[in-house]
Amino acid sequence: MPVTPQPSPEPTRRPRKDAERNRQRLLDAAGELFVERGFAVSLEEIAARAGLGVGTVYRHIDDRAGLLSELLAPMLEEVLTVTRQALDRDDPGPAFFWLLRELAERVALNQAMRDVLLAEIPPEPMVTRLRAEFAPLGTEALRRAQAAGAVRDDLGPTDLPLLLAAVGSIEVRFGRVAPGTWERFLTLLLDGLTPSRTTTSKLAVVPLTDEQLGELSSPE
Amino acid sequence: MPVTPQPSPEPTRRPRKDAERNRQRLLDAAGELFVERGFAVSLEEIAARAGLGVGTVYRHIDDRAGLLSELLAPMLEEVLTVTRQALDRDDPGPAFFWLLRELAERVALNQAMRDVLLAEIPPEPMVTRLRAEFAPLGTEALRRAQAAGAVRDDLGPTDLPLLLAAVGSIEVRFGRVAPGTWERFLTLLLDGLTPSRTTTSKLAVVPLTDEQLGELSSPE
DNA sequence: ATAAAACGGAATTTGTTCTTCCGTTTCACC
DNA sequence: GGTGAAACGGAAGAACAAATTCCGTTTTAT
Repeated sequence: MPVTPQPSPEPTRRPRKDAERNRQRLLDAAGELFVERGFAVSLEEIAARAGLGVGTVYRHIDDRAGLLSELLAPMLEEVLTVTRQALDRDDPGPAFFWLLRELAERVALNQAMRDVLLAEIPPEPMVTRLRAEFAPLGTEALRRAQAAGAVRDDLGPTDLPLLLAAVGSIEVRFGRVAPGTWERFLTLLLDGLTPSRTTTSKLAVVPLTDEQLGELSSPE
Repeated sequence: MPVTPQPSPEPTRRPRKDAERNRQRLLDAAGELFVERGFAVSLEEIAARAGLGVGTVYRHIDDRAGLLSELLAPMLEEVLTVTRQALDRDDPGPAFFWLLRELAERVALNQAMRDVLLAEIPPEPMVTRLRAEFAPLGTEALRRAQAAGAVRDDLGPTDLPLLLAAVGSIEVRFGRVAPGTWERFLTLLLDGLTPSRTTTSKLAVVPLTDEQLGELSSPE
């Protein structure tokens, strides 16, 4: 009997070089577009950005949903990572505000993240898992900050998605015209509108100009 | 020459009774649906709510856009009215916060208003007019509140739409599950998250429960 | 009772995106 | 540099959704 060089139990041949390269381009393009424009981008647009035809896209994925869940996992994992980092710190007050900023920034700069937060997305097990894992961590971070007297006592753990959703929505509306506005808004939110706060934060971002406000009317 | 009973220059006959009634039903239904669900509701749904066929709807309006602009005017007028009321008061600080609440409430409870604020709407001259007329009034209300020391000095007039958009977005996301959450959020926004504020406001609305948060995953 | 006006809703049009299909091109190996 | 399998491109088809039109039927006013 002739010896087969590799009697590998799985007859999985390694993919052709071009196929591998194109698969990577596809994932890169989809990732970029999801961040920029959210999960609603069409496969045609993704294919175009990747420099491929739509047919080729379907050679690499099962369907739209497959692509989505493939890219979702790493994005959501990051949320848990920063949250754990906040819990590792031993200055609960500042750690909590740092966490809020980290999360707010991700939500503000990533349309896909907003889609998840705002549920503009078909139900995904990955998302459910994130919620389940995040909840106790976020709750604990808040609890410690309150114990340290850094955060008002009547803030609840379920307010966190509220705050993040608000910050995210600001960037949806105003980001195109004045990127970074989310940060101004976040500061207002943390500080409140009334003067002579005990916190030190100055508004780091300037208000929109009237011209910018006017630009908001036009569609594209 | 025979005398015509009414030689009215415009040969406009008065409409039939049923036509007049149906026109009113149509406008009512459209108004309700716009408030509940925004301008994106289909004409079919409007017709159904009015108890009419779609064909009949087209007998009363030119097209979708015509219906929209017909209903837009009174809604926007109201914004100017409350703003002027705020300016009529002689307690600039409270007046400003009162105005914010009035506007926030309208935005929070009216999806059509949010569509206008968030520009989810084809460009309408009516909207442009509103912006132009509101801007100086809002600016003045803010300026006086700042002069009275009630509002931080670095808040700008263009922050007002920002705050309203944020409040509105909260109700979009959380309103179905926990109506009224917008008010809790508004208080946070006015107050800030840190404790021992000089303002008196307590959070009047309870936080979402975990169950409510869970419900947000499901589509309908 | 009759004719004009109005009505209902099926059918048509328009627009968009997902997905499949198949003729053409590229790659890996000889 | 030839050959077959694998991969590719993009046109065509399927699915969906909402806007608008059309025309046979019903209602109103006289």
